[in-house]
Amino acid sequence: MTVTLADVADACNLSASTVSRALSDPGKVNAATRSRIERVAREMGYVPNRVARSLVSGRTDTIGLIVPDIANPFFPPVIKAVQARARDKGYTVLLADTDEHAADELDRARSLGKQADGLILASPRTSIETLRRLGGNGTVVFANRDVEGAPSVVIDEAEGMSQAVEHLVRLGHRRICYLSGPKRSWSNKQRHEAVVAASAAFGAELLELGPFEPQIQAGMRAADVLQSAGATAAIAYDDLIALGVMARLTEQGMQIGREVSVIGIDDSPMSQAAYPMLTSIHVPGVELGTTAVDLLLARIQDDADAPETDGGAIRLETRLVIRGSTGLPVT
Amino acid sequence: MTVTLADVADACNLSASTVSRALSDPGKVNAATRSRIERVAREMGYVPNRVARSLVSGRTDTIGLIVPDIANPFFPPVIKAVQARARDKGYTVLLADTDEHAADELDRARSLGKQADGLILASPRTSIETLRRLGGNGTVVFANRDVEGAPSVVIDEAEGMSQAVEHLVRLGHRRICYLSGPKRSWSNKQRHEAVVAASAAFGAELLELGPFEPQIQAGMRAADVLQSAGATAAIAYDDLIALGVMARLTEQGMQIGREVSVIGIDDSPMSQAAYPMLTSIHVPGVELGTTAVDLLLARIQDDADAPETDGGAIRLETRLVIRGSTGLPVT
DNA sequence: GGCGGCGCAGCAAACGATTGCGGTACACTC
DNA sequence: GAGTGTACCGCAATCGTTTGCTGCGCCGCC
Repeated sequence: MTVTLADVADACNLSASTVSRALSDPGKVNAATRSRIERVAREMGYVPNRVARSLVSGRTDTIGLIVPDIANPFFPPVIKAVQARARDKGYTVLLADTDEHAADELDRARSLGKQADGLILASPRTSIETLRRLGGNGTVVFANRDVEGAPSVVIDEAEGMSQAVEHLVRLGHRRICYLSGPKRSWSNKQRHEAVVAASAAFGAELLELGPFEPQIQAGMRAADVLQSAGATAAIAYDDLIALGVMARLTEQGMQIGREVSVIGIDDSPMSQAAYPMLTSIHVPGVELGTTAVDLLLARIQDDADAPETDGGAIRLETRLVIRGSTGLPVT
Repeated sequence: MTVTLADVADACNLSASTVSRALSDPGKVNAATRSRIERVAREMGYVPNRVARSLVSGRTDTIGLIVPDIANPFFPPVIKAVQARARDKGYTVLLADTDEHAADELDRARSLGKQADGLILASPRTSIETLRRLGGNGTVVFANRDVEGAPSVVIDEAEGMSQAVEHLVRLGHRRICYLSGPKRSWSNKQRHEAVVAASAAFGAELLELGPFEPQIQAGMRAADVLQSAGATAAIAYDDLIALGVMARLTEQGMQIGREVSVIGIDDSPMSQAAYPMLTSIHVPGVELGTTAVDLLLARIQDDADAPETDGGAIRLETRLVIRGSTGLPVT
């Protein structure tokens, strides 16, 4: 039913080896016979069996991508970027979602790792030891998490956060509230440190609330807590929390961008879904994805042209995108 | 480096066949030797090579999923459901995103089709002929599109739409606007027909505007058009358009749920991101995903226990979820 | 005219598992 | 004690490609 290399070879009165070479390693074969082979192969509708090829080559031309939650709007752009880049390079991607369940990460990584040439772990929640163990196992790169010794690409929260705090302070806000994300989140740690530093730098008083899950519902609960804290501005761990806060406060009759200012992080497409539109710190998700793929592929094919990771993680810059959810404090 | 069946066999002084049988087909092998084999295999850290297994079995234990746009919040839950179900059944999923680019669908399908045991095409935009051709090719099921002769699971828009229109009419709306989706979208056709039928049934005047892309930005543009149409209520092709409409109208000082009512479709998580929260027609994305997987696997393993598709597509019901974006018309 | 070399193509051994077909040994029956 | 059955296990082929090595014919050069 399915036409194999041998079939083509028979049709050409040649051996399978020759056909194989003609198709994959031109130059090793007479130009005339090669073109004849190519024609016959096309006519017969021959398509190489990837599995058989993989068996001998040891490569599957597939990479695995593990994310904590596809439904979090930060990830889709990352995933799309990974896909696109991988595709460009002739790879397909195996996707796994751990549902924010840290314990599943190792498991997923193991099973995908056996089917793929390499793995990208995006925003892994697992402990550092586990991750390092994993890194030693196969070819793994980490996105949005700095794992020493392993290739990784991370977000540099400092600049964006600094801009955010400066923006608020300039507007006249003195008390700023940070609505923190999950405790186990490495990003949250980064963002927290960044906001602490920025607040100190710009002389703002910082309150911390949380932790909150990166979900709209959690943001709504955060709004209630925020109410009683007496801050005029809040920076949320991510857009989802920020959106939840906005929705809830608006419901209670507050004017976002006037009575209270809200800043999200991620600058996901959803930050434009609400009114006023959410001021948010832009996180380069697309670059995160493409860079991770490049890093991984360089590692896999490691033809010595591996991008400079030796010094540590690649850092991607963030910046503030100002929209309507921030404004002068009204008292 | 990597331990193979033969290695385990050597260590046990047995043949590879026996080890293979012991591991995959217990009962064909003496209980004592079997447990010995299992122990040794575990100690040696043997893990079967999936590629080799695939070569002989012809199966890859992988299914492909093709969606038009991961970033559309309707899809992540579908994808998650597909993943989860597939995983339960021992399959992993290969994901591809066509960026709403119909021409890429066939291409993606072809390439994934060769690597997977079967394919799920979600909301395909391609022409029916192309799809049918594809269906004949390998094992393919369609989600959210009825392709005659091919197994498919679709959304029955009628009930939800009927509830939506009835809801609006009961509130007192007489002129309803349908903000239509992309012309090539099969869903849009379904939704359009449903809203026409429902409007007729409940005696509402129907206006049609569009087409609009399923994106927030497009929704904002839709709002402008909507303004001049003089309708008090709008039903949008999907939540994204509805959210865009709400954001824009709110910006212009209109009170959503009072001066104008808006209904979305999909009931995506984002419908709760805005205030007021979006009244939306719930589309069972999760069921769509799981059902598609079940259908596909039944087809693949076709051990005669194929779920009833012979009669046509499996239909999933929709229903209205009332939130704050709809209310009594104020004039 | 013989020999080295080169350009092409074929042989056969992998890759790592699954599986039909036997084969052996042991127990059991008559 | 011979014949039959059964329970286990091994042999070897197979899946479709890739690839190192070999072989062959032809050309050119000395």
